[in-house]
Amino acid sequence: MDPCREARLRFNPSRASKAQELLSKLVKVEDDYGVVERVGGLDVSYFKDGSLGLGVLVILKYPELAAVKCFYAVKRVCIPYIPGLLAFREMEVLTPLLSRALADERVDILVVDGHGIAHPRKAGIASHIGLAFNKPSIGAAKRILAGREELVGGRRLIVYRGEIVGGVIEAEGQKIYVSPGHRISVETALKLVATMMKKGERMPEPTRLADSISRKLRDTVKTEKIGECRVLQ
DNA sequence: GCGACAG
DNA sequence: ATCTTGTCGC
Repeated sequence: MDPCREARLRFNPSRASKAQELLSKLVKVEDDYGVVERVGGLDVSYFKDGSLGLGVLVILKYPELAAVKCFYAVKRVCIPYIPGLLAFREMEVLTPLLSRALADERVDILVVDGHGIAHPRKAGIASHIGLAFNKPSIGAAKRILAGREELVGGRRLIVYRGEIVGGVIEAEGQKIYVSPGHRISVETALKLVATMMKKGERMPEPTRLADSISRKLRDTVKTEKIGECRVLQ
C-alpha cells in the first residue's frame, strides 16, 4: 500500500493537538542565544497537485541580509493542511534541510513562515522547529491564527487568552504577525524581525527569500528529484 | 451550535 | 498553499 496514504490515515488530529499541548510546555519564551551573525529562513512551496512540496532553507549573513547558502528538498507531502496543525504537514519537508545544514553551517536564529506561540495551543510550526533542533526560532505570518490584535501602550500586540503572545509589524501598508518560536521573547522577536525588513518588501528577508527561491525551484526542478536535501548551486 | 481558521 | 486574466496603479 502507498506509504503516504498510510501516513495520512494514521494521522490523528486529536492526538496531534495533544502532542502540541505537551510541546508548548517545553517552549522557552525567554532570550537564550548569543551573537547573531547568520539567520536562516524557511518556507515550503507545493507542486500543482499538492502531493509534493519543495522546502527551502536559506542562510543569510546578519545584519547584512545577504544570502550565503541555500538548501532545498523535494518531498511527498502526506498530511493535509488543518489550521493549527500546519507543522505536521511541513516538518516532513523541512526536517531534512535542518538536519543537513545545521550539521556544518552556523545558524543563530531561524525565521519560519507561520506562527510560533501565537497559536491555539502555543505551539506553531516555529516552535516545533525550534524545539526539534534546539534553535532559537521566530514565526512570521501574514495572517493571524489565534488571539486578536490589541493596542497595548500604543503598540500592536497579539493577545490570546489574556496573554501577550506576539506582535504586529506593519510594512508596505500591510501587516505581518510575529511571535516567538523558541528561546526568544516576544519583545526580542519583534525587534529582530524589524531589523530583517527590506524596504519595499512585506516579509522579513529570510522568509521572503526562502519563499521566492522555493517557488522558482518548484517551477524548474524536476519532480522526480525527490530526496533528502540538496545544496543550491 | 456557530464562527474562525498559519500555509 | 495553489488555481487563474486582465487590469488598476505607482
